[in-house]
Amino acid sequence: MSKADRTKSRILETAIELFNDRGTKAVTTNHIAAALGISPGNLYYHFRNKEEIIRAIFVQMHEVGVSEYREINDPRGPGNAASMEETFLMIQRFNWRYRFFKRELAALVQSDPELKALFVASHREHLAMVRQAIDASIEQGFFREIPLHLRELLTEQIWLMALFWLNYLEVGGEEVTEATLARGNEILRTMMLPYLSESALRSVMQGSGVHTL
Amino acid sequence: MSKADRTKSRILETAIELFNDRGTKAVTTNHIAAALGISPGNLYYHFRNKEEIIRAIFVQMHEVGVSEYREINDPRGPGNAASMEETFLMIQRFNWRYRFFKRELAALVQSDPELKALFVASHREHLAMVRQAIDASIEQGFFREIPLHLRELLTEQIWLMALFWLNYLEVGGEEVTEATLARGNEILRTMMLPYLSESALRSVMQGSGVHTL
DNA sequence: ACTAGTTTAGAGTATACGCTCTATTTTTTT
DNA sequence: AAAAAAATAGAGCGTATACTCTAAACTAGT
Repeated sequence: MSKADRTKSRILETAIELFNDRGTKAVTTNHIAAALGISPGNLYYHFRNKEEIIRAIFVQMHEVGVSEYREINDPRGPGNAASMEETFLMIQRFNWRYRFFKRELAALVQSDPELKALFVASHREHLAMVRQAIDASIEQGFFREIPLHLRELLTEQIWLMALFWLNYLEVGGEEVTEATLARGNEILRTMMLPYLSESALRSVMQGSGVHTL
Repeated sequence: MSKADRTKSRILETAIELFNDRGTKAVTTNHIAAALGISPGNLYYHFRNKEEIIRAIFVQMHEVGVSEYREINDPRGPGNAASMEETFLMIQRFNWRYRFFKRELAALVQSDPELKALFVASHREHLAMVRQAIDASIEQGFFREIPLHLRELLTEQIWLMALFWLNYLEVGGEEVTEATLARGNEILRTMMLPYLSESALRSVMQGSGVHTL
């Protein structure tokens, strides 16, 4: 790792913290430089402007996210309750670490077309992952058979939930804690419950506190 | 309506348009004044700053929203599929008219505690409305009996969906059209489907293109 | 050790932002 | 019609912002 790379990642790290605390609007490049103890000139040597920093943070988030997803779902493969919930919690961890990003998501992609393109691509990938997880679940007899159209709706339902749960908590005046994250997980289970197969229903029942219909 | 009130509402109207187009960050009080053809001094005579304008817009949105909700649900009462979907569409209309607000929601409430208090109160009211609609649906035999805890989860599931659907479309690179709004509606139906009573299932089946489980 | 390339410092600049202040016009009250 | 109050104009000001530029320091290859 070269010196430049080290400085670059220190800038990103500091920027993430400041953005999370105060929002991208309130944080200027000069603030980031000052918080890091480097000069504005130095910062501008590495990043042409604030937008570029934000884009770099997004790319980082996406890359790490995809690789963590693979780690969780590769060994056992997707398509069981455990890996789905683990994935959901992983996403929430990301949403927390990069919370400024989801918080300002719509505004950010509006004002930066380049970022928008990046995000839309990632968004589609995520949808594909959910879709794949559902299909695998059906194949493994964890879910029942579901008509294609309904499967599509379920995919979006689940992804929207994963994408905005933290946001929902924040704007509703709730803190992000173990408990509130668990509630999100519960809602996710509730969404999937109607689609569980007979056998899955039986095995899930005796485990966690899922409520029956 | 006094002259001041007229000017005030013209300011709000112009602000909404500009905010929707360019985002609150890019729009300054001077821009609003210029777009309206009044002086900055005049604008500041009516509103102390941009935050106050945003708060006023929110209050307007909330008040009109509540009264429209009453109009839809008062005559027949909540608790049937038609009024629920009509309410959902109404909310989406609001989300569109004030789209800058939902777009920047989390960031706005973060940087303005006063606005946050207003929003949280409204948020709770909305949740209560959904809760009430569900209870009424059960009472009228449209929904089956549902345990309290599950009812709570369903409430949040529905409200989160209504709150963020437009946002979801926007960040996903989809335009807001009749078709995409209808898709949101479909997802809403999918969420409620598992909870319909036998009789409701029968009557719903033959109507719209709802997919059976 | 020399040198070319890379990285950093920090002063500096043009611009725009949010906002104020006073003077003037318009409206309302008596 | 005169006086008081409300509404508006517009110049202007302090500050912060995003960003640049040059010179200095450091690093790496030979």
